[in-house]
Amino acid sequence: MTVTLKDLSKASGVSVGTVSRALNDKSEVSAETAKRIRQLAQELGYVPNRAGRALSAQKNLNTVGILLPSINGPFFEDIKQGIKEAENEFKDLGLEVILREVEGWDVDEHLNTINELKDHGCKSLALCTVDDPRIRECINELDKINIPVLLINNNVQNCKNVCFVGPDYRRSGEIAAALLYKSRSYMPLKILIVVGLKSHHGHDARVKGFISELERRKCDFEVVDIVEGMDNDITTQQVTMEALRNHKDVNCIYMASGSGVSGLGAAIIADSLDKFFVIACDEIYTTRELVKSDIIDFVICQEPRTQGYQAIKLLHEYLSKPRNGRIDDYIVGNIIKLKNHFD
Amino acid sequence: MTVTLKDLSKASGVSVGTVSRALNDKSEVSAETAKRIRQLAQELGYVPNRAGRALSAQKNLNTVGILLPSINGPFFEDIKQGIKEAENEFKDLGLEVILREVEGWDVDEHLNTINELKDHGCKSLALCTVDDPRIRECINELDKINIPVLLINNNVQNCKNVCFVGPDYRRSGEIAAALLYKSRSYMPLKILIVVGLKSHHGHDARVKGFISELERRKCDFEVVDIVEGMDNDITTQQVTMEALRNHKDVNCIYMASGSGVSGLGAAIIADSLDKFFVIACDEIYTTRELVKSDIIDFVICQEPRTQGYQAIKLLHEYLSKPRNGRIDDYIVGNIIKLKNHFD
DNA sequence: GTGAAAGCGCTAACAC
DNA sequence: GTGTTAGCGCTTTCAC
Repeated sequence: MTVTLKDLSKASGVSVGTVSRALNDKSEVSAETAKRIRQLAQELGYVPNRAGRALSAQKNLNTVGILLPSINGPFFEDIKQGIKEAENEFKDLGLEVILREVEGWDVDEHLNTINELKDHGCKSLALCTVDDPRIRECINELDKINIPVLLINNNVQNCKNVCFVGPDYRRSGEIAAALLYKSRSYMPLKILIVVGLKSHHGHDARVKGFISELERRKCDFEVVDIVEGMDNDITTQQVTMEALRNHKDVNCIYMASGSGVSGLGAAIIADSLDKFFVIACDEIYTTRELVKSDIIDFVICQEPRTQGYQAIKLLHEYLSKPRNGRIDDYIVGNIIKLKNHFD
Repeated sequence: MTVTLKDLSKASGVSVGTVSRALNDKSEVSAETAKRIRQLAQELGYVPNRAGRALSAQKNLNTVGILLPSINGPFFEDIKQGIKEAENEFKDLGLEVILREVEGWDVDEHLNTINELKDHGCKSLALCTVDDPRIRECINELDKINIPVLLINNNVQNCKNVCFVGPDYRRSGEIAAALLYKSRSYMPLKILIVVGLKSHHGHDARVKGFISELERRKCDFEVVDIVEGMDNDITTQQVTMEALRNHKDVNCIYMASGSGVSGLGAAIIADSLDKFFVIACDEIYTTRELVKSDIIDFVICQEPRTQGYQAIKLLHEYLSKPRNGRIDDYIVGNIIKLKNHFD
């Protein structure tokens, strides 16, 4: 049968209490017994029993705090859905979830919110935030005081987060290019690229992947323009319409941002319905409608529900087993969808 | 806080033992107290605590038996992987998994194996089996003696299974057609369809969906032939080569079966490398290699790992809560993959 | 620094 | 038919 604390206790000659303390590296255990017991646990293949642990320590909830810039961002709905599912699934195993939503990517507001979550007693954090030096520093501080930080959807380079859960943006761009290549290989491509913000890591990676893949495949293509829609519908519509006026030969549009797609749709409708081959990113309601109406040919999605669910699940597991250090990133798939996926 | 058995006990005036028995509809409780308590539980929103239950009843394992026709079927590797993951995840919550593998779809062998699993004491069953009257009857018998049966990957019509976990085959075919439409809308399509067995439900549904979608989109297409590869590489290669000899104008091949793809690849290589637009189904090693070598343009996959994982998870949950009757089917996605997904 | 014991929610065995 | 109780694996007081 499976080996329990009691077994370890018998085998080592100390009490279960001490074994438990040793394994959860409480400081109140002598260094050598602790080491001895940990070794023994290793040898006998001890695996903590979640049920026992949850039952026992349920006064001491495993609280994970979440920061999402989700206000007025429909994309985050599915992520929130996934979070809710995980919360439901693990609440009788001692999980508690605290969600803080903000609007946009202001560094100060993010820092404040993170501190709020910390002060609220969260044992771990899942953050969707900005790649900024002050944020990086903040995450490293949290690591120092043993609060594991998981980054979700948007990575922060070179910091001590416990892992990243999100998409491979560059590959998303490559796949868009491959799709284009398969679909229109017999005509020269005149491509308009629309991004949210050129400075946005993810959008930038998508564009890079997109262009490099077209080159790798030796496509006959030209990117006639790259315009910024500022992640909102109005600007996106304006810049797209202008670009289409200036470049009458565009036959293909790649939208590298999930926000502003509705504006893009409006611009296309205003210009011409059948002229463009259109690839967009991220499945939100309005995007789905544009696919259904054949305005957009393909959407490349990134499993947002899974991102929310896995972020919570991973942190819960992380705190449930006595371990530490980094764990593997969870990279979601680039899911190609077309009209028939939505009917 | 969450409401426990003790709360129900206090609120109803009977002991926790009786409450527990009432909720798990043991027969040794008077019908009226049982009803009263169940009502109360409903009102107070009682949700059983998995940790408590698992801990208590761990002498009484929740055994799920699985039948897979997986011998010599590489497709099932990922399903088995998913099963293993779920087993690992839920074993400390009282789950035990017994896997029986057979080769092929012989009804008698399947029936025997199912009986073995039953006699072995399985509390629930997950079956990948045939849509056959005797199987149907067998499942209905199991339902009568309160062994919930979940069907995985391949459905059986009109029987009392608790749910189905698998793909929407028809939609898979529609998506293949849509992909084709997007990619080659400017030339008349001369299509060769290769199936495993025309009698196979899933393959048949794929072909029907494929053709109906091409019609719906008013494609300029002709299905020049539908051939049977018998789900093996050698036959598939032979019939494909013959079909290509007989129909020199074929410019597109739809492979509606996941087995025999390697034979299809061989036939294509023998004929001509760049002439065909090829769509296949199901991601197994050899198929992946053919995509990487640009022999196959797209594969439409069906999340086998998720099927295995969810089948076990659903049955485990089903037995963990005191409920019964059907639950929702779990339909996996039709995931379009191309070369760049595998690099 | 360590042992002993209570108690988390639940089920099953044993009384009555 | 129902009440009582032991015990599942674990953490955490409280003694010492």
